[in-house]
Amino acid sequence: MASTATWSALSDPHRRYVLELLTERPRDVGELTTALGLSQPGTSKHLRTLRTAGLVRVRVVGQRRVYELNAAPLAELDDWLAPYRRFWDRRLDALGAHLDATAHDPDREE
Amino acid sequence: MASTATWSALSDPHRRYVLELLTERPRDVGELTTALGLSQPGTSKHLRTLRTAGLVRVRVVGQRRVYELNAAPLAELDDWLAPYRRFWDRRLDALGAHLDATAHDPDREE
DNA sequence: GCCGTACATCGCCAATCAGTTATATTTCCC
DNA sequence: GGGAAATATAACTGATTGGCGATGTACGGC
Repeated sequence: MASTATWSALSDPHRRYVLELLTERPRDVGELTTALGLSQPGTSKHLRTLRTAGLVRVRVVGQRRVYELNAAPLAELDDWLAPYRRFWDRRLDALGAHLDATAHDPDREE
Repeated sequence: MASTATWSALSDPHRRYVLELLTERPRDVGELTTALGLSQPGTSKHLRTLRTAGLVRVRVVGQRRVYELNAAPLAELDDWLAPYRRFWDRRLDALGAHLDATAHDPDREE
């Protein structure tokens, strides 16, 4: 479900940090640039990637561009995770079973 | 929470496909190679990446290596998503509110 | 109208990456 | 023990990526 654009956008720590910052409030490019500690063009490049992936939206306010979070693509990522959830649930189940059965199932190994 | 290794491992479609295949059952390298349509070394390289990220585990069975899913790192990714869930929940709320309020709140725009 | 500010885009470079073929290593089978 | 099968690693290559400084563009204030 989740597009490759979403995945590769999220593969970079700086871009994940931008999203994290945008959960608090929308911010303009200047703010994000100082927060990231990158050059302004570097920041703009990351923002372009995030924009293309649909993870952020821009509002033009005078000469500033205010970026805000658009979490919708993350919902697809959440969907993608669905088939895997049973595995860590099962792991918890297995742990419980293991604790119950330790004494009389000596062949079991982890 | 989720490490960069996890994110970058998942950024590749072939590797995500491997994980998908391993939800059904463990598979050896030969199976995965034909499924991916890559060369055997290419497949091995992806498997190495997944191994390093802790997303798969290997069992040595004779001359074959049977790979199985280890979903634990995906749980961290699930945790990472947590702070964002309220945004698409809120979006649903906003939609509901919009439907309720359409007639008497004409300034609203999406 | 002009200048400064805010941002995007461009052109460049070094590093990483995904793919390949060739080779080494281990195990199974005869 | 010798050969074939399964897999990993090595060495290479072209494409992509993340960073930068330089430049272009649009808006606000004077």
